[in-house]
Amino acid sequence: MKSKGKASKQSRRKWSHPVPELEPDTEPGSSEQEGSEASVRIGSSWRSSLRSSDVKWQGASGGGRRRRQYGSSKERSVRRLESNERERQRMHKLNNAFQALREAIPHVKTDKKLSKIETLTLAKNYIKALTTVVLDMSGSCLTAGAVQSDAKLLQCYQQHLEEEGEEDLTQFHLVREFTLIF
DNA sequence: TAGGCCATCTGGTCCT
DNA sequence: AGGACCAGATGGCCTA
Repeated sequence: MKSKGKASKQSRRKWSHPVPELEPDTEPGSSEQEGSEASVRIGSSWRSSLRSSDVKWQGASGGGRRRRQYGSSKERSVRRLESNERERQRMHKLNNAFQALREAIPHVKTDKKLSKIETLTLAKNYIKALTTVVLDMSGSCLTAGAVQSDAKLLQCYQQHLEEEGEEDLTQFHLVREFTLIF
């Protein structure tokens, strides 16, 4: 096992540390950065494309400081913490999905777990290989050169499995395909 | 030490 | 209106 695991994860910056400083002056168009509506500060970055129709702003009219309405400072802090928590949960779900994907795709087992980009790349190759296998096996019911819908493909694949009544053939082809691809 | 990978924060935008 | 989604920034950990 690699050491880059729980220990390091737990030592990461904890989200439970004090309520983040929500300095009003760091909001879009604030004085900290001379942000215009076309150049807006987000967190520590800048992003363009503000749609003024979607955002309620208050403050000086006709240019000057404008501030989004979020209620009191305490209310903003609570909202931010709630959003952070939701975002963490969302990312955790995403990571769980990545883990499930890692376990679903065959790859050379190593101590090092697949990175996200590796996982996606392997998954893409896996799908390609499976598609090839299905097309190979479906030769009897697919006309060569014809454009087949996914539904048709699946139907033929299922039909094939029912007729053959075995999965060993699939496994065999899979192994063969991956031997070729990787 | 540089670079890769990752978790988290953040605020704009989209969607219901 | 509020939650989900997205992407940039930041900083920590690990490896070569």
